[in-house]
Amino acid sequence: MPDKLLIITEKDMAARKIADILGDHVEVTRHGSGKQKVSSYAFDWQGRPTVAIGLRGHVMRTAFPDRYKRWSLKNLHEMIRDPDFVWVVDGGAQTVLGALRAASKGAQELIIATDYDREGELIGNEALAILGGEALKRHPHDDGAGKKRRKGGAEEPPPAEDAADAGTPHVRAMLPRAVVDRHHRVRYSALIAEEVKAAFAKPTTLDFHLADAARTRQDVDLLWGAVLSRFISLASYRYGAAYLSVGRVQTPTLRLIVDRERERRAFVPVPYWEVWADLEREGRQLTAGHAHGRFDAQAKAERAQAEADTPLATVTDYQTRPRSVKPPAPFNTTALMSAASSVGVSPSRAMRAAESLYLSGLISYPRTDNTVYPKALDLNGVAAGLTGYGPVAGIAAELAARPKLTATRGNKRTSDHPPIYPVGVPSSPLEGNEAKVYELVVRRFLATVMDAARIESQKLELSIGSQPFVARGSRVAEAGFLAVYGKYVAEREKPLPQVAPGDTFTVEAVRLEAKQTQPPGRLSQGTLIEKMEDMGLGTKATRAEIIQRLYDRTYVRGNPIEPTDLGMSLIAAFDAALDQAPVDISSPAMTARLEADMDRISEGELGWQAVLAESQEMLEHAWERLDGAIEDVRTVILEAVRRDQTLGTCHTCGGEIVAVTSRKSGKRFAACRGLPDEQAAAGETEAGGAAASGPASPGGGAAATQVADDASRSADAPPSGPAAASGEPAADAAAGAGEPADGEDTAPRRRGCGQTFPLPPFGQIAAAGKACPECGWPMIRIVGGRGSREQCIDYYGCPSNAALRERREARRNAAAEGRSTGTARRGRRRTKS
DNA sequence: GCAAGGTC
Repeated sequence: MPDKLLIITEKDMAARKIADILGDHVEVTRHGSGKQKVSSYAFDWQGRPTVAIGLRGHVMRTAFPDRYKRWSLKNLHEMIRDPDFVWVVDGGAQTVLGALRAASKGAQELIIATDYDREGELIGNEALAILGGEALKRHPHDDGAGKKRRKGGAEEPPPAEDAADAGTPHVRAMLPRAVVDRHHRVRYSALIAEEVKAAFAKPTTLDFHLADAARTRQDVDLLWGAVLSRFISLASYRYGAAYLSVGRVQTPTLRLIVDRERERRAFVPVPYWEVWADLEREGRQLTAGHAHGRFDAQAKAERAQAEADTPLATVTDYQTRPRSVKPPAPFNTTALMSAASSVGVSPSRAMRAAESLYLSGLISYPRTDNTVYPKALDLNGVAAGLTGYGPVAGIAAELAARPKLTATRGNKRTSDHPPIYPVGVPSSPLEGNEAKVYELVVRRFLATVMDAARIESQKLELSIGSQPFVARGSRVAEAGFLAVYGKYVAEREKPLPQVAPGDTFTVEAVRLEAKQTQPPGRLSQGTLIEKMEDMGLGTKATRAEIIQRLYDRTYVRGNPIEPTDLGMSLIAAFDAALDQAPVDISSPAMTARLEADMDRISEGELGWQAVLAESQEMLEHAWERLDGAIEDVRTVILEAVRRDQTLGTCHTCGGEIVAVTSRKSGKRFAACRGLPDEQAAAGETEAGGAAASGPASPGGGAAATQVADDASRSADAPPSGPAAASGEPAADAAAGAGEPADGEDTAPRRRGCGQTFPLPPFGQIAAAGKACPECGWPMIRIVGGRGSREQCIDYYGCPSNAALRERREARRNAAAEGRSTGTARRGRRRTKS
């Protein structure tokens, strides 16, 4: 019997493809059960029995010991100086490890075939540690299940994978030491036959320096993230789910949004004037602008207007200029997220939809940096496959029949995966975001193999009195790729009338428009994700999640993205405390510096210990400054939270109306919490000023802010209804749950007059900054993904909300009726996805 | 209840 060979990959798809490429007949075995199934692929390769199995990304992680489990300001310094990190098996990987143990049985040779990048090298190293029995199951300084036993009485059952030896600190070895030691490592840059065969023909060994670099990146990120997240949270009384987070990627990303907001606030508008002429010829309207463009003085514009005094405008020149618009480059992850954002699908939702389409076999792997199709990709074949997709069937057939298609190329060429393209056609219609993302991928692919569009730019010059005017237009001469992709690009056809010099238009009016320069716009999610890529913040697989995290923390809201006062204050706190500091985690330079250090570790120039030590030192300095300024940090953040929560003034008692989320039901309402002066009078303490977390993607549910408050204990609690507050005791709403750690400071508690209102269940709630013209109660702004709307806070009482109430009622009745016939369930699903 | 990185 020849030696059995085990091949480990980073994901199932890679194991499956390698088996297909190297083997003739592949036998699939399913391990585990339910949703967590893992497959292994058995085949013969060069006469040897071989099994390929995919992990699911990382299977080990960096862990703190239990003594740092409790959040406390008091042990942060110790955490920095002695993080006591240990590399342990990831508790979530039990199914994968069980499958690995089964698949590796009897193997005498091992090939690591994880992705060809830094994380892939680390994942390969994790596999070696586990197979060889070196991997720790838990931190050696922790006493295992001891704590659980004390608390609950019963010991936690050991993880299924290692039931046989729950007592030992290490995972039981799966392969003999010698097999692990003489492992091979193959590096393929694409999952295509020639690449894979070439890689397996000349294997090397794992690059442990590179794996060390990746592990150090994890350590540094966790250390900075944990210490600063805890510091900021504890300093501002944010306990439990209401914690505030800080990280090497998320905080500089927040800074991008905050910087833009600061520019907007600092912007000084400059007035200017424009002169426009409304013209008519043969029943067609045309608007032409003064050829001078913007006038910086009103008097000059008025003079131009006055001198445009003839009843007819005479055409003096008519020019056309051909222009070519090139089709777009193939989609990589960032470009797809950005395009999806412009059709109303947030990056994180687009990513989820793309993942699901990939798993259904409809699109290629969705996490890629590449914007150049590999040579081996059969473009005509992909087009031919799309003839089964109705909306583009005709064009796809026409393209597939062309001799040999060529595609556009983007400027990011990597070897990880091909750009994202369609690989299948849905058998039944897709819904929601999946439908949108699939259509986008299909149309984008077709666009990349189509011809450029030819646009005719038109310019019409006219004179009115002594004044020159200009009108511009455009006409699509040849649609090219716009035939399939036109709906996603700004290119609009607006042709001018066909005229010649000497022709005339009737002048209906010559208008003066006073305008002023506008501040730079807010960033859209699409623009932000592109900026992150340009700046090296995050990766293709994480950027969408990181943007979502900023919404979840209520640092930002809406799209275009608007920072909340909390988000502004967090950056302000770092600015104040870390001004001139050698390292600031809120700066994008942090990533560049870490990358440079990782390169030096992988080159063998620097040990990981030195990099971690230096990082600890920098963090210690940062923490000292922050800790020295803790009162200021607290004040800045708490004041910002108060501004974010405050919706207006209570009509009954003059106190502040604030947004509250019930901790028990998650429902939101507004409550009076009295005047700030009453803080001292109340004389009680509790954890306060916390914000709820939740899916805050625009368009989806966003969390209002949560406060500690007694207000809704009042009998005046609003009736419950579709949008009503729960009417539950406000004790539920006591922010942040949980006990403050170690008797540390807690925020003062306040009472109000008992007035409450229900709040809408979706969208972030902000003050509109004005009183309702009908009833005088504050107006609120509900910010969602498709913009914001304003309404009176008094949902049940104010006549201005009557129409809204009727619509809700009608919808609710329709839904109730539909439920009995079964039609509403489909409708609900659609709105949810 | 900490991050960011894999992947599902």
